[in-house]
Amino acid sequence: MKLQQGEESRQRIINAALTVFSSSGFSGSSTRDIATRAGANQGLITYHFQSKERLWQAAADHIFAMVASAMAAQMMTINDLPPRDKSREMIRFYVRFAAKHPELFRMMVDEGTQTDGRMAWLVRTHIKPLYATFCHMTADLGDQWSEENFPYLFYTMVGASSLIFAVAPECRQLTGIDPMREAAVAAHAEIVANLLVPSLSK
Amino acid sequence: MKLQQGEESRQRIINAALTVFSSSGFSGSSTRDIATRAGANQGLITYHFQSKERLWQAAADHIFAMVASAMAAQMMTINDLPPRDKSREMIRFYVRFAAKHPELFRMMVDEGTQTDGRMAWLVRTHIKPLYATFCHMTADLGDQWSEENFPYLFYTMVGASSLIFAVAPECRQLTGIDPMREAAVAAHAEIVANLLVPSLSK
DNA sequence: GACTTTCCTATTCGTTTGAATAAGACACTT
DNA sequence: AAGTGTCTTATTCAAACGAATAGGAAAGTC
Repeated sequence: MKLQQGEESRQRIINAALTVFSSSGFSGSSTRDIATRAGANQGLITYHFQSKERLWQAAADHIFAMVASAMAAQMMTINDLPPRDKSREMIRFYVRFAAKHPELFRMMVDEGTQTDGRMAWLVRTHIKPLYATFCHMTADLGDQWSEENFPYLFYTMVGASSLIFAVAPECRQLTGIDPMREAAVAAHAEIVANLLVPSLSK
Repeated sequence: MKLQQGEESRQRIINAALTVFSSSGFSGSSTRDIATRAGANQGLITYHFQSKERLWQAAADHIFAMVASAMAAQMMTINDLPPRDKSREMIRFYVRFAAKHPELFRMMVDEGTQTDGRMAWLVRTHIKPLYATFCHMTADLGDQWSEENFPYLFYTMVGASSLIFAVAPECRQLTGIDPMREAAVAAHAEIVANLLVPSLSK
């Protein structure tokens, strides 16, 4: 016996919402479109989520829960590497996650541009912990990785890692290569990791 | 005597459109809002630009014309530096431009996510020349700067340079620092330039 | 000073939007 | 099998949207 029969619909709607929100932004997305893609009626969104904004929050919760759990798992496996290798592995991991879930970056950019209720909620609830982990991971790396540079380094890493996947259609049209291919993801991860954490001290 | 009296209104509308489009995306922006901010009537947009899409194109033309002319001017002044210094200067320049005009990056991300008529137009008309210049500038740098890596390096540089300014409100809320301050812009430019073009060969 | 072109405003139309509502279908307990 | 709470659909509403329209004001021409 299934305890919650509506839970499956809820999940289908959240997944559809993540896709639509991340490719059209909050205002550009319609709840009708989301419902159609989820194979559901528009009224069902009101029933499960009350409002478009709450649905958006649920979608954000979903994607940030994925990144948090994936990061935690990854940190287990690289815990005893030397700091420099650990950071490099972590950057490779982040690039791969950005490739698999470009929605994360898209939602951050879409919301980060305005001082909005949604933006404040997103920072407070999800981005702040992520940033804290980043700062904790990259301490004591030498070079430019000093504490006062963390803000710049954080956005440098996120932007360098994610942009090519977030605008994958554009990249295909511009360069002819498909950044989502496994070989491309690996190449990008290698480049970003090497640039951000050089192998030898300068 | 002024030859075109409507030209001033046109410019005011384009500037307002750039602000609104880049902070709310295409779908999230309303022509009424743009008109109000430009101190104009909504019908005036139809008169000067026929449609919302044409207005968006005019706004894109405007910002990409600015980046093209600024880049051309910058290249004059650094033409006889050695390749490595030239590239580093060019990256510093790009970071400063991204800080002054975060609209550029926002429009690229907003459109690059879908295979859209606007995206194809943007790539064909504006991004392709920009990418060509980038490839031409960064040839023969050694290290990872090989031709097959250009696609990855391009998006790495653009993302690393621009994100912090594009999501400036979020950055303030997250880190407490204002990335638009001159000192912050300089710091970010330094970091990105050093990471992307290390001073010594490894 | 009448005429013409350019610029701008006011009003309107058909669509689409998020949300509320009421009623129906389903699963489950008793 | 009747009843109860959960889930889903169908319908409706006011608001906001892009765009078209018609008409008026201003500027330039003859």
